[in-house]
Amino acid sequence: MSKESVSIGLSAAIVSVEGEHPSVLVVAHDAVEDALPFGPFDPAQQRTLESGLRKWVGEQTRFDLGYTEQLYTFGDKGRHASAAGTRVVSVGYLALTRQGKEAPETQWRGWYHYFPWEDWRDSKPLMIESAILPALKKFVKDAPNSETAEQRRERVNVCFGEGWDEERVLERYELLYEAGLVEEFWRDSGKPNKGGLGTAMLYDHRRILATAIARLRGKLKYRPVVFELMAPTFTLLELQRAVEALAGLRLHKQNFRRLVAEQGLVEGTGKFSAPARGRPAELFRFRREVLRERPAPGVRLGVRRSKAS
Amino acid sequence: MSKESVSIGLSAAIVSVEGEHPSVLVVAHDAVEDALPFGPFDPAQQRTLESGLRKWVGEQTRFDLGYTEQLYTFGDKGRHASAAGTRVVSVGYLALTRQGKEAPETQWRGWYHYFPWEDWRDSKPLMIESAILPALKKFVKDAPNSETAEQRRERVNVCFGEGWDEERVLERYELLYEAGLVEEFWRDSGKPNKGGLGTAMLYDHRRILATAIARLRGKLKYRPVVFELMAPTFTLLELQRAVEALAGLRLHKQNFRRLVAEQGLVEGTGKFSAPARGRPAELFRFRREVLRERPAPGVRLGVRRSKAS
DNA sequence: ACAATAATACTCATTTCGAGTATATATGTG
DNA sequence: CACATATATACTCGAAATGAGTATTATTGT
Repeated sequence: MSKESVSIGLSAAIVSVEGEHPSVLVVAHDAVEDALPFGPFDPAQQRTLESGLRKWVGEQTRFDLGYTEQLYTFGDKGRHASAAGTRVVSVGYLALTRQGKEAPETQWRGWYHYFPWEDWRDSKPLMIESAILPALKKFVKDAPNSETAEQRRERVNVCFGEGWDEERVLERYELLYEAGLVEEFWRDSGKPNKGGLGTAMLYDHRRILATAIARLRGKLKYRPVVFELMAPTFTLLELQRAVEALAGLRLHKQNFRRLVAEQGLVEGTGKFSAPARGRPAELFRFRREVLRERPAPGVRLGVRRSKAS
Repeated sequence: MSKESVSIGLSAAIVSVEGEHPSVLVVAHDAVEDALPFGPFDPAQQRTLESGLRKWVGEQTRFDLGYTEQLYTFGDKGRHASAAGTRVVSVGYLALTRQGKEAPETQWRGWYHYFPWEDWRDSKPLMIESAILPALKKFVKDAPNSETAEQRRERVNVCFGEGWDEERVLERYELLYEAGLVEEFWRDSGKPNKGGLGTAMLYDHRRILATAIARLRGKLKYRPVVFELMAPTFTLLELQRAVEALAGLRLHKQNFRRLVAEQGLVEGTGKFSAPARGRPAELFRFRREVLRERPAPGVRLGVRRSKAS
């Protein structure tokens, strides 16, 4: 049928949180750009895609992946390898772990290096008003016709306008890409140009990472995934800081505890932390049982629980 | 590296709702089993996976896909083709449309043919108590050791126990598969055996459909996707019936309207339906604008909206 | 003793949700 | 035409969830 052949690339966004810093594991495949651990899928050796991923993520990073989740399969021409001949379709994964025991050629890097506009914990990032919005305004203005201009205006508004939706990480990255505000855009179109927003990554790895962050921010709200990133015991503030780090938002302390407590997500250990200052906080542990308990967390569609209508 | 080569298969679960019946478009690739429209990805011709899908779903079914969404990429050995030589990795898509203009070799079939245990609109399907649970009890009992028995017990409980979570469609199908209660399991293991639960499909197509239903049922709750399936104007009851058909649950009528109205999802047209009996209902249309308005629908994590903590 | 800091408890108004009742507008029947 | 039946739509009400605080308690450092 075609001369071009396909190969499948597996990439993993391996995420951890240390204190207030969400990080992703990057490897030095290439001296120039940061890369996610990745490699080809070998159908002869591997029964499933995930086992393929685990196997050589293990080799490359010495990591034993715990929680993993498939994110998305990207196959756009020109956004992966510029290597001629075979087309790479890349399947991205999200993995959650705790730090420790990684290989020497790997490195944890804060994910907001790649997405500085996504961290709203202290305040709305200044670059949005100073750099992003003016450039996007230009992008709208440069539209070839008024219809695309209108579409662009809408996208800009959804992504960076009133009402920050912390989950739209991928949408925002894609908009910045198309508007030529990230380095990858210029690299992919063959006109390298340093100095886009945030730190660039190899191939489409920043896109995969954006997908990972978006998915994780969404999932946080309805599945107890944060605990994969926590130590066996932790204080409620540590838990809150981890969630805040991931969501890129500040939470209301008292209400956060209420929520966590009411949902039965944690149980006290009776032990206490020894903080530098202030009252010691109780150490909690995750109640693994909840995974079996709560059926549907938020149903939001007026479901009826009785008989007649 | 390996002798086996990979090819990428694209499959689409094309969904529509007619009245109270959610359906999926099946084609007669094979006289024996129902199949989703599918075919190989041609990297030489196609720039993106989705354009590949659109192109020849168009050829095969004469359909112009509207809303589409990538679901998942399956690569398990033995669950796609038994054809030797090349390994097929299949990328599944969900597409939403309205009926009309499909090709002659295709057919709309109610999706509950494939998943009869998923329709709880009238009552809890009897087969759960009469057939599924007894068989799963046996599956638990037949576990090789007490640890897997415990894991199986938990899975059975999450999938079919107290508290029906209508989104766990895939989890339930996979459990039934592993327990040998669906025909595909026996076919894939080389011991064909008619008479599993529900209607079987070609390859892993029932798994893809399960993923599609699960995704759609989830998305329903936080994105206005139902409207892709509705006529340009509709009554609120028609809308409710469509949602119920997809979710496999009954909703509370008055609260459903309140929700829809409050969220500004629809606007009245001033026209009215002419029903056989009863008071005529106003015809509504979807307010496309909401796509740009509401930022994050359900945040559920105690987000702070003021200044200090 | 007391300032500073953090943990934890408790309050309160508002909104959302589930479940109903009440009323309005059709049709068909005697 | 009165009225049974069917549906649409409006409104009520209590319970729970949510957002935003204030109050109190337990520490350390001075």
